[in-house]
Amino acid sequence: MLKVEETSGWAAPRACESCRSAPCTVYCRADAAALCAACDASIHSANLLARRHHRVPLLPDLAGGGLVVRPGLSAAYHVGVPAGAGEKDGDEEAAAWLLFGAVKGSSEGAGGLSFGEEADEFLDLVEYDSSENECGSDQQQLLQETQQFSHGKSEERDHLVPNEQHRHSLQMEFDASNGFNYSSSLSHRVSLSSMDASVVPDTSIGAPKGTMDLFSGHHPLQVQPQLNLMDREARVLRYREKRKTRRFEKTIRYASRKAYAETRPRIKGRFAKKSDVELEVDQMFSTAAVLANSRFGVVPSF
DNA sequence: AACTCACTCTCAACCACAGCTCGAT
DNA sequence: TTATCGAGCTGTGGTTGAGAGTGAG
Repeated sequence: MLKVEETSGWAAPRACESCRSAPCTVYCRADAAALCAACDASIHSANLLARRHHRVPLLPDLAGGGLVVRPGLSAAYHVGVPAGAGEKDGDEEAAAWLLFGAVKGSSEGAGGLSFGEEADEFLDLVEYDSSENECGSDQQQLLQETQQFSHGKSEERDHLVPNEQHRHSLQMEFDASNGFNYSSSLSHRVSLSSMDASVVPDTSIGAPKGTMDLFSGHHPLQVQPQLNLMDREARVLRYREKRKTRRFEKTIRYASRKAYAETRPRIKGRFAKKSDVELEVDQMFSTAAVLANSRFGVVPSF
């Protein structure tokens, strides 16, 4: 099994350095502060620059009893990291997904989460949120946030970006496996979905992609562990392959057309007929001539 | 709180034409 | 069956304007 977590020497404070109450879950290098999830979302959603802050997920230090930075994940966790910035990140991200299943399986004796194609699509499209999921793979953090929800602090989540509902969907399943009832989880999901400016009915109908499996009536624990693990590995491999070939820049299929377009005459950005360009040039020269003539007078020509 | 105004930002549309595709002959 | 022709379609980039978003008054 892949080993993705190592402890580092730096130890973060246990309480959020902003609100001083909630347990911190991330460390922001730009702010040089350890923050809880709510403060992280609140502070770093303030503006574009804040959104770019480099944040590193914090893990519980089992040896020291505090929190430690999870090394190697900072780049993947960084908001706005360019696509393909490093394969290492993708490997760790994918490994975290695998680990998530393993953790889940080890704790429950089952195959873990039942993510389907929707999750794969989600992974491919939303890089930051996949990193969030990576962060959410930490069981301790799930417990922490589960405790927050159980204490009625869900309104603090209003600062979160909409796609975080995927992350909380994981937590909801985790809640369910720990004996929490579904009704409370459902109500929480509704409040999160409302951030998409649309109210989701209080049923499984209309659940967003990535959360569908949780409410489709098939309990995830019913899936065979071995099959689920292999399926997950296959999906992660497929995801990594797609990530390698993913291209965000514009692809030029015909270089000759590009070269011709670049040399083609334009009028206000639009392609122009050569005759039009000649006409335009003639008008420019004639206008200039008129101006010159008006300034210096008309010299009769014989 | 609701509204207006000014300003900034984002993105689709526009244009001509070489080259490609495909059906007709 | 193969070759040729022509109509129609595709793709290319810089600029612009419409619309959305935001903050101040």
